[in-house]
Amino acid sequence: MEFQLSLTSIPLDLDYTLNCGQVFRWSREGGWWVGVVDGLVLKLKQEEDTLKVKSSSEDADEKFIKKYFRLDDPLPDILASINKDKVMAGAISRLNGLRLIRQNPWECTVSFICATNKNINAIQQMISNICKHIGRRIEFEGNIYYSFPEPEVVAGADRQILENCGLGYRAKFVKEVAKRVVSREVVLEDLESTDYETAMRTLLAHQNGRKMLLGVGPKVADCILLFSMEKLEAFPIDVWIRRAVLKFYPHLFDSISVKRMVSNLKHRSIVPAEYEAVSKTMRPYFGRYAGYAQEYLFHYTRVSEPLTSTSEPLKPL
DNA sequence: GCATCACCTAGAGG
DNA sequence: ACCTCTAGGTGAT
Repeated sequence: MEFQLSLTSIPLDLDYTLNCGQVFRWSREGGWWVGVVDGLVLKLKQEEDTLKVKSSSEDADEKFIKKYFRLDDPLPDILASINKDKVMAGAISRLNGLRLIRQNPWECTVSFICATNKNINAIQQMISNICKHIGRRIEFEGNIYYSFPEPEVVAGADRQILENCGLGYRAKFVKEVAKRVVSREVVLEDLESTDYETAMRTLLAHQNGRKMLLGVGPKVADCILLFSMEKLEAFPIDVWIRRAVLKFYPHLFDSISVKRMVSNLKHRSIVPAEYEAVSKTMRPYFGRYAGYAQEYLFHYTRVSEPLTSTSEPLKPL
């Protein structure tokens, strides 16, 4: 399968979209972006207002691409709606064309469980290892790629195999969650049709005094909801967003909250009460597309920081 | 509720 | 060559 997609009336910046830390399965190979999505290999290249698409499967048609890259989202309207202040205006003008991606719920869930306490390079490596070890082999244009393994395969895999993929203590979480999905105690796809609050409660739910989804806290849950459950109002709060909020948006909070946030900075991660407070303030502030605001703010603060050893190379201006 | 602390591991910097 | 620290947080106490 090979075709071109005209982007003259559809703003998209492929580099920002694939490099902003929302997906972990894409890499550059000789001028092309290469990734595996839903068990098929995609090769993409953007040239001005054209998106060149090559794929290992006939299933990767125009409709598939449009769905994956959320080209149905009215990006100009969305950006206008989140453009509430100077900071966001800067992020928008710097990163215009960055789009959220519509991810597979299962893969998304595992990806962000793995993402705790890891930098983006390490996360990509872990996911790649999982696919290489227990994914399905796919040949395309003379190269070998691997699909992301189904829940059944992960649930049946030895813990040791997952640990060997570099997951460390996350191996247990991933395997436990896989079992819950296989047993259908949790049906991830169902969350798509519920509202944000309900879906969030479901992801964080307990049963018989035990957590349903080990490794899924509020931040991971927000990522799952935003990237794979159509909850564009979700606003994942990680260390970067937390720093950005404290730096650029302290005026949205009362002085006591700000004081507490500053004193909480000594902790490496955000405490639950603070997560809730920031979420409850920032989501209404940006509105129904707060998730887009989060992604622009996240990537903007990262490209603005001087490059550190642990950060991945970012597209220059 | 709310505060601490440990947690696998790879990679960078001292 | 070693040691220390940190990375898109969460679980257990």
